[in-house]
Amino acid sequence: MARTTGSDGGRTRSAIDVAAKHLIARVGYEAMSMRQLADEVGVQPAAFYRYYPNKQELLFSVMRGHMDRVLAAWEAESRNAHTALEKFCAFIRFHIRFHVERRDDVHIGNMELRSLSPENRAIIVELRARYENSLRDILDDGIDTREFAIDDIALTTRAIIAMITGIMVWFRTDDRLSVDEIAEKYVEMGLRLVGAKKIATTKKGGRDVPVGPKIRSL
Amino acid sequence: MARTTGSDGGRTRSAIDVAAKHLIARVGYEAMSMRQLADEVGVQPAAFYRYYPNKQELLFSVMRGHMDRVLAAWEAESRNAHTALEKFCAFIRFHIRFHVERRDDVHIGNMELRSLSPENRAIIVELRARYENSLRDILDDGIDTREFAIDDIALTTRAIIAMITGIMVWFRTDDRLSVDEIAEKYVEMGLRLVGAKKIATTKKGGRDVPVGPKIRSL
DNA sequence: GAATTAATTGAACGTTCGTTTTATTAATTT
DNA sequence: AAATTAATAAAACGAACGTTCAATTAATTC
Repeated sequence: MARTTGSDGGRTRSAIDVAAKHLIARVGYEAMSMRQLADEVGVQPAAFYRYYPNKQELLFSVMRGHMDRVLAAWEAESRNAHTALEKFCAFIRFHIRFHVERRDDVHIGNMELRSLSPENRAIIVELRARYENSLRDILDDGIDTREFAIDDIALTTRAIIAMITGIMVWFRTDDRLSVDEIAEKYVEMGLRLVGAKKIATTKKGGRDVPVGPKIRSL
Repeated sequence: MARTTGSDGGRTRSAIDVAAKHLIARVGYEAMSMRQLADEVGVQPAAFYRYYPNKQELLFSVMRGHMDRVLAAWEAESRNAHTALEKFCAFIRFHIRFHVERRDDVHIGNMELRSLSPENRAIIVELRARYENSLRDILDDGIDTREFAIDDIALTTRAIIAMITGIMVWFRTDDRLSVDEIAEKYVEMGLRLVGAKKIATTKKGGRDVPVGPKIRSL
């Protein structure tokens, strides 16, 4: 046998991507064999190598693609929010909704960092830091405007990221709560963590400016 | 060659356990080969099978041992705390201190659940649930005594577990903060999440009893 | 319709995997 | 000191691994 009737490079490539995500998320990158992957796609193992030079590049492509999509989606979403408080709530809602719909990507992103080559790992780690820093920037901003009262910005950022990412470990679509309900409850918990409250402002030069000293601890 | 001078089953077994923890934590269970492990121990691959029937039982033994130690240590530690507030703070401090000193165990516990056989996985999942439920019980208790004001107990429990376990991802012993300092900051954040505050009590039948209705949301 | 390019198969490569078997020697018991 | 048990080495097992190569056929271009 050789080329099959109806074969199409584009379709095969995306079939590989889809199957790879399922397989890597389920059994792990190391445990997934190329023969397993080929079976899932319905093709011989050798066919894979027309689309990727090797197994490692497949993993990197999956993880890189996910991070690119996360960053682009948040970039777009964040434009609708203006105050730090609004941005903070928007971030939590975005993070939860976006990731709940991409469980495989999230799982791979959390579990397979160590399976990347050092060079590839550095790239993913950098992209992830960029995303997490966008939350940190919101906290910084909210402290300046007196919207938030936070003791340690770095730790609070990490705590919130861990808290909202941990959802993916237990969430099932048949949960007692919908994704939106869960998101709202986590927004509430997030607000507690950043000490958010409505604050007094005063007009100064035509703009609302917060009253009182910056609060760094509650 | 055969039995080596000075060879001792007890020492070899613990050398295997130590080396296995390092290796599995670093490269992952699937990626660790028995030859790698044997090299680390300074022995031939076949020697391993005197101590474990196979690779899977080694992984299970490592994970089971860790969970047993966690549960026993918290059991002992929790006896020093009495009110829900005290127990809550004690839990967070215990969790952070205990796990920071056992990074390899924590990493293995988080990453290698899927490498366990279904039967073994069920056992570990059950032990983990038992541990996490001890936090949930504290939150339940604190709501009854009006020490805490929590909207959703199950979600708050998960949020706190995720928050304090996430520390192991980034913590390094040369961090700007010591473990104890980090623990105190996370206690503060935990208290925000459970809405803890000093509450009014009234004497009733010789005991302090909280005043006012149970608060289920802030 | 001939030439070229795209997509795939089938077979094989050398390597490594977890594990078993057998032999051998050290330590312990009798 | 003989017999027994404990602890290992050395070699090999078949199976599976990621990957390469040559052959073959479908689709496209000229």
